[in-house]
Amino acid sequence: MFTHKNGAIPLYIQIREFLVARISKGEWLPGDIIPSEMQLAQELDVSQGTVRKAITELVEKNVLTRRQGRGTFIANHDIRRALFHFFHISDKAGHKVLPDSKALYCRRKKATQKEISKLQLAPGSKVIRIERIRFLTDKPTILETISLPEHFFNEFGKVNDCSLPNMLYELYEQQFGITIHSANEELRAIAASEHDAALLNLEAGTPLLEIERIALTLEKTPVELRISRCNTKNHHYQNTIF
Amino acid sequence: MFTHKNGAIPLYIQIREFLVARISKGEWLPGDIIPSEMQLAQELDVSQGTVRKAITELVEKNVLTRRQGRGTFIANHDIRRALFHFFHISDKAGHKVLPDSKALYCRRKKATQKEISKLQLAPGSKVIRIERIRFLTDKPTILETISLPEHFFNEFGKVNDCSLPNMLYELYEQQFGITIHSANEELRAIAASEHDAALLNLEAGTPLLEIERIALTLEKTPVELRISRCNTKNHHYQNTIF
DNA sequence: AAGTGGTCTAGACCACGTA
DNA sequence: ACGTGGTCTAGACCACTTG
Repeated sequence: MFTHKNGAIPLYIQIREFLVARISKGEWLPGDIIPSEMQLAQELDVSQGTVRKAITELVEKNVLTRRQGRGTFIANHDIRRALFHFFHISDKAGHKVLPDSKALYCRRKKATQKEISKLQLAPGSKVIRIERIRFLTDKPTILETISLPEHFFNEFGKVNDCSLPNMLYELYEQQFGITIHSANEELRAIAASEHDAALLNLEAGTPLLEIERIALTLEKTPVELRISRCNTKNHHYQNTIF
Repeated sequence: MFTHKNGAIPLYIQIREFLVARISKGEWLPGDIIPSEMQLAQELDVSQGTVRKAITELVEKNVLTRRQGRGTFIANHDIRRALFHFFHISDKAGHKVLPDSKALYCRRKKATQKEISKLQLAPGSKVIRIERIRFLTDKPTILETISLPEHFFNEFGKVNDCSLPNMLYELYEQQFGITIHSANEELRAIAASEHDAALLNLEAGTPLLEIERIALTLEKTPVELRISRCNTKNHHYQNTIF
């Protein structure tokens, strides 16, 4: 099945990409178990150690999860992962608190220039646009504008249905088969608009932390644009550099 | 030398920590070559594969660097690493530009409460406090206040010597034997003070991005507190989530 | 040519979870 | 008891760098 010719791509990378392809294709869904290392080794006619190295890299990228004695599984977006990897707002003690959310708006709209460029859409495409407010310890702290390409999220947002779950990435995964694997964020300081100020209970012009996130699938396809404006009086964005 | 008893700490972790201890002790300096995998395996009476696994983890943590055909080296803070790992400001095109720096102030001072707590100092300790302004494409964009514990940086800042290099982490490494391996950052939006505004050529009250960084050694000892205030009109803080 | 890291194999034993 | 992942070994060959 696979061979390692001199100077060619290493076997374990070929196998890693083979597994990625099968995952992307949807052959296994989040939470599913994949064949054991021995089974894969026999199937692909390589040694168990080589399969192991391929899997190790996917575990490090949070694509797979190993459980000793049980097997290897497709990673899924549980609350822990969402909070640890994709939510960076902490309180003054450095603790992350799960926010409450209230959706204000959820409609299909024609994509703006910015949405088209950031989400790599065709001109004239539509997006599902959501606006919501997030509460930290019951205080309105974050305002989010979320844009989703229509063609990835069919049957969603056709009516102004504001009954959205708190953790959207779980919804994307379970309802639409879209798993967010990575994201690029750009942070800036901006002044609160009248609209922002009213919703966050502030004076217009107050400095807010703006986070512009583009969320990507395993294949690096952009599937969500999320712009968050945060009141950082009692909270901050936490980042660790290794 | 090392053994792997049932249920005990894995050999490769013992070896990894053994190497970390030798590095922390200063036995090898940044840029130095360490013994080959075979030599270490013989010295420690384990197989080469086990040494390899220990080294691999330190390479992933940017403690060591492997060069095929040459050997394994203690990582050092070249410009590339400083820019890729420890400098997160990009321009609108997403490119990182090396900033120019001009120091305004460099003195020994009694540590403030904040410095004492963030740098884990004894009450009454002194710090070397540096203020500098950084230019991106010749425009004043970032204001930095840097605090260094006196006892780690002897013979530094006794006079108001503002002739500092642009990349401070290289200086810490080469002059004081201190290597920064990781950092924690907290980001907030603040309003520019009169002082900030004058230096950055802005109106007072303009929103600025404040980055409060605590830089740590390999042993996680805090050795630098750096507060940066950035004008994010033409730049942003870039973060990638995996 | 000799030595280094990089890949790959085959096989051993252990720890863990399930049946 | 069995299968899974986790650790460890011993040895092979390759690619790259240096003398």
